[in-house]
This record gives sequence, structure tokens and C-alpha cells, in this order.
Amino acid sequence: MKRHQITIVDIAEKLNLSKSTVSRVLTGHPSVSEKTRKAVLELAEQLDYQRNMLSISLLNKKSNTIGIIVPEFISSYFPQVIMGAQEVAAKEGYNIIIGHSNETYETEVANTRLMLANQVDGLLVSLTKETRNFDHLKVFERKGIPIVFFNRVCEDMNVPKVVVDDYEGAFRAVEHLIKRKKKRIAHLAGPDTLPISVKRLRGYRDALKKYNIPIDEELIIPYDLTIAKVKIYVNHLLRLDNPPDAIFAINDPTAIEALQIVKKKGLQVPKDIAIVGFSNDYASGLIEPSLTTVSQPVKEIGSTAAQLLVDQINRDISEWKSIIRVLKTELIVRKSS
Amino acid sequence: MKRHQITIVDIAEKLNLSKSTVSRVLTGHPSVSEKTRKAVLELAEQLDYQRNMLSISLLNKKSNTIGIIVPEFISSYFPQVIMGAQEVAAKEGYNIIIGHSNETYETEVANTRLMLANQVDGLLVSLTKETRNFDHLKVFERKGIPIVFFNRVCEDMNVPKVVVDDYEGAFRAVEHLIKRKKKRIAHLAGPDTLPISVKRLRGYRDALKKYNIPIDEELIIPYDLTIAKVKIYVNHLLRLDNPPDAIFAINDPTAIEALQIVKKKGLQVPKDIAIVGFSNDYASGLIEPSLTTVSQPVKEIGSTAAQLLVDQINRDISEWKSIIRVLKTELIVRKSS
DNA sequence: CATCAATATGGGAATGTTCCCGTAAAATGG
DNA sequence: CCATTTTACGGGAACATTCCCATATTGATG
Repeated sequence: MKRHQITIVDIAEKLNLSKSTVSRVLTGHPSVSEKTRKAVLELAEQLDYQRNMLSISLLNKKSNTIGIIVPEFISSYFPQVIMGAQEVAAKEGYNIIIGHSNETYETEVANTRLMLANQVDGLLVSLTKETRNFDHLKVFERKGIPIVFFNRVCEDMNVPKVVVDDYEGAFRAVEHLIKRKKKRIAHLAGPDTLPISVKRLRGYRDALKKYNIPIDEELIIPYDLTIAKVKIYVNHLLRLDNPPDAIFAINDPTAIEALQIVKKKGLQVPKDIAIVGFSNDYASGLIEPSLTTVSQPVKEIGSTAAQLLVDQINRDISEWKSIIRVLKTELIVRKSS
Repeated sequence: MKRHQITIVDIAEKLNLSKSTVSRVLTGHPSVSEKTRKAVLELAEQLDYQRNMLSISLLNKKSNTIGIIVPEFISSYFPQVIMGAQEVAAKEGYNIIIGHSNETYETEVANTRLMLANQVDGLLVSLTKETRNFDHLKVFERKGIPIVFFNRVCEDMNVPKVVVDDYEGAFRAVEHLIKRKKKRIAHLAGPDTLPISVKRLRGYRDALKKYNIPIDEELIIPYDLTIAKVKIYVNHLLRLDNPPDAIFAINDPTAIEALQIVKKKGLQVPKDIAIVGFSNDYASGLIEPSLTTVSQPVKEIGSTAAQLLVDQINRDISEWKSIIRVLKTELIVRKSS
């Protein structure tokens, strides 16, 4: 069980040197003779020596690891964000460890503890839809470990955030539906714990207001994002005395699900009912009819968040900034509207 | 920059105890008085104390971290595998650090070095399509760190592997096309460096043989999985004097791309040309016409691989097994065939 | 009241590395 | 050829924790 690891001491002993000298060679320190340098490098290669980052991290009080906590892993959204973050992190010399909060508050808390115990140098977080208490994250501030939020942010905390212009994206999407002569536009909204839900809802309302279309509260359905429930809500909408002629959904999975249901009912999309989503998931261009949606620069969200985090790590705590980076969305008009 | 971390020594000093006693409380050792136990736990809570896993890992020569290296992050396949692995790992008390080899050999090698330096207790790997040399992985064996391959395995190495019955899946898919009266079935194959490509190709050949359909080498096109090239190959196939009436694609992204191209040409799917994919990606059920495909238990691949790895970690090196777990695929017949 | 056992606590080594501080030997300068 | 600088290397502390061994205190037992 307890196998021996090759250490600099092993190399030092074999060459009758001190560990200091070996360390100097391996870290590229200049004051060491060419002869010993060669000998050390050769032996290190031959023994498959690999420096032990644990001890280095311990010594430096810096792990070169950043944590990323995401609420789900089902849609392509978060994997792509992670990919963007990974790229920047790798470039800057950081490893990434991933936490999956599974949309539950307790798991999120457990994950933050793990991240702390593993001495991450910084944390990227997208919150659970349940998260209302932020003590587990404020610990990081107290300990001087920077946090950057993305997508699902905590508005109370004064830290960098990366979001997209949800309000404007929603506004444009609804405006587009109005220009397509839709008069009764429903909104399958997200839970009001999430700022993204609130902002997209505001965009929806303001677009209707601008074009003097009465807002019918009956057509606004906030839900908890569990896809299975979409069916209930869509059926409910369709059975109204005055059913909607368009649906603006909080995100693409919701829109796609709604579209499937509507099609199954034998209704024509977009003639009978138009549908617009949000995020431009991979599948939305492939579905029939293809889905009109508001695209987000997903990978860029990850990379800018990671970049902001690394910047923050390199800054003294007294100079921490709390920039909010708002990335642009783009309305992609396809056949569902 | 150098902020102070709360350690057991801090707690010990504040309570006039030794670090040994504090350590005992925190690790749940019995021989400590109720009074001091309470005092320590209270102070620890109050100071946001978190044990430093780096030092514990260093001391135990065990990091409770496993590495996972995947070749790409674009399809939903690997994120889902990771999710499955993550679940098991978390349950067994392991963190996961992710490496992204980006389908290039050099990056894969660099990633394995990082994993070694970070003292992973085990490694999950799915190889790059380029990888032909395995020295960077054999180092792990020499160092006594178990490896488990999944999906893209190295057949020369005597370690556990998790794959699906690629041969049978391909065989069934092609058989299905034959039963649909298709006579000229093309195969968009993967690179022959990958065992999955080879096995699926064998399944394809054997199915044709079984039904006495002549194998036309012109209809077999191995390619390097860069989606952009699918267009070239599909166009080429369609321009043949005797064009195919069906395409069996190595994976779903390829099939989906082929389907789009075929549709754009004005051909009817599946009447003029049927299409079958492999993997049952999220999008394949949504596309129009929906894609017939061979589904893989993706999440299960991740979880069994992780389980095998953890088993291996807990075993003495002399008792390492090299189980090959072959998971079942299932033909999902949809409208594209 | 002496002896012994049990209970609670302290001391110190060990994990692998870096870096500061010494210092011997070699090289340079007059 | 001696003094001084440079070069090359060694010794040891520090990082946070665990665990073994030692020891002081308490209580029980004869």
C-alpha cells in the first residue's frame, strides 16, 4: 500500500548532493554547475521524478487550483462554461476542480467546504435555484479567497460577476414576437430567486408595455425549472379561454419541451403558436421547426469569469474590484417564430 | 498577499492546549474530555476553521483526488460521463480534477504530468484520436497509481477498461438498415487508431456479410472526426455512380451533420437515404426526422469506470485486476431509417 | 496510604519542497 | 602570493497535520 515516491532527497542521495542543490536544478536556479545540473536532470528523467505539488502548495500557501461550482450538468450550458474557464485557467497555470451542487442548497454548501479544505485559490460559482443564504460563500471573503459569480449571481455580494444582458435579450425576443403580430405572448418564467428570471421577466413586461399590449398575469408562469412540469403549464395555457399565440420561455430546454408538446397537440408552429427560447443550446438549431432563441456567448462567459478570478487572485485583497461584466446576447431568428 | 490561515495551532494556543489535543478533537479521537472537546469545536466553528487537506494528503501520501482526462468537451458525451464519475467519486470521498486533452497527444501528455504532480490517487482516461505512444500512461503503472480507461481505450495496457459492445451495436444498426431493404449502406467511420472505430467497422462488415450484401470499399470512409469534413464525404458519396441508400455514421454528431446535408440536397430521409448514428446524443431525438441511433449508457460508463478505479485504489498493487466491463447498447429506432 | 490503572494531554517526528543563510573552494585582482 | 570576490553547495526552518510515545493527573483498590 505505502509505495515509495521518488523525491528530491532520493536524487540527492544517489548523487551525493544535498536536496537544496537538487531543488535548485529543478527550479532552474542559476548558481549550480553545469555538470551537476546535467546529472540531476538525467537521473530525474530516468526515475520518472515528478515534483509533488502538494508540498509546494503547502509551503507557498497557494495551491494553483481554482474551484468551480455549477448547479447542473444536463444542458450543454455549464459544460461549455467550464470548458471556457478551463482554457484560461490552464493558460494561467491553474487546475480546476469541479463541484456539482445538483440544484440543492445543502450540496452547494458541502461543495464550498470541500473547496476550502482543498485550499482553492479562488472560486467560480453559479448558484443553485434554492440558494437564499450566502454565509457559506461569505466565508471565502473573510478568508481572503476571491469569488467570481457567473450566470446565477448573488446580488448582495460585492464581488465580480459575469452575466449577459438578460433584460435586453428578453426584451428583444418579445419585441420580435410582437412584430410577428403576436398579441397574447405567454412567458414560462424561472423562479424569482434567480436574478436572471427577474431580469428576463422585466424585459418581457417592458416590451409589452412599449407596444401597448396589456399584460395578462395569467400568461406569466414562474416555475422551478424541472422540465417535467413544462407539460402541465403548456397544457394549462392551451386550455385557457383566450389561449396565447406565442410562448417566450426562460431557457432553451423549456422552449424545446414546450415545442414538442405543442406539436403533439397538432398545433402549427409558428402559425398557431410561436415559441422563443433563451441560450441557443446545441439542440435548438436542430429541432424541427428550429428554435428562435437568444444566444449567449457561453464559452466566453467561462473564460471571462476565469480571467476575472485570476486577476483577483493576483491582486491584494485591499484592491479587490467588483466589476460586473455584462456580455452581449444576440437574437437568433429561426423557424419557430 | 500572505494572509494567515487558521490552523489547529491557533486554536490550541487560544485554548492553552497542544495541537495534538485539538487534532484529536477534530478527528474524533475518543480520549479527550468532554469539556475541551466542546471548547475546541466551538472555537473552530467561530473561527471558520477548515482542515488543510494539502498537509493531510502530504502526510498520508494520499490526495483523495482522482484525475479524469477527456479528449473533447463538445458533444454531451464526455460531460455526462464525467457527471457519472463525479457522483461515484463524491460518494467515495474523492475529488475530481479534469484534464482536457483537446484531441492532441501533446496536451494529453502535459495533462498526465499535471495529474502526477498533483498526486492523484488514480486516473480515468479516454484517449486522444492521435495517441499512439503510451509511455506517459505507463509511468502511472510503474508508480503504482491505477488507471482505468473508458470509451477510447489502450488495448496494449493491462488495466481495467469500460467500453460498450461497439461491435454488436454497429452490427444491429446495420442489420436494421438491411431489414429496411437498404442495399448500399455507406459507413462514415472513425480513425483506425481508435478501437471503437475498428470494432464498429467490423460490426458493419459482418452484418453485410451475414446478409450476403457485397462490401463496397468505396462506401467506407474513415475520417478524423472533425465535423467540418462530413460535408465533403457526404457530397462525395452522393455523387457516386451508384450512390448509397443509407449511411451508418460512427457517432451522432456525424450522423446529424450528414442528415442536415442530405436534407439540404432535397433528398428524403429515410426514403431516399436512411441514416443511423451512434450514442444517442441529446439532440438526436429532437432533430427532424429524429435520428435512429445506438444508445450508450453514458452516465453509467462514468460511474462504473470510477467505481473500478476506486476498487483498484483500495487494492494492493499485487492484486490489481484488469477487468473489461462491456456495457450494453440499445438500438433506438426513430424516423431517420 | 501506597500501588496501579485509566484518563487526558503534551512533545516531536514525519510528509516533500523551497528559500534563506552560511561556508568551503575556486577564481580573480593587485 | 595574499586578499577579495565569485561560484557551488550544504544545513535547517517552515508549511499544517497526524500519530506514536511519554507523562501528569486523577481515581480506584487493596
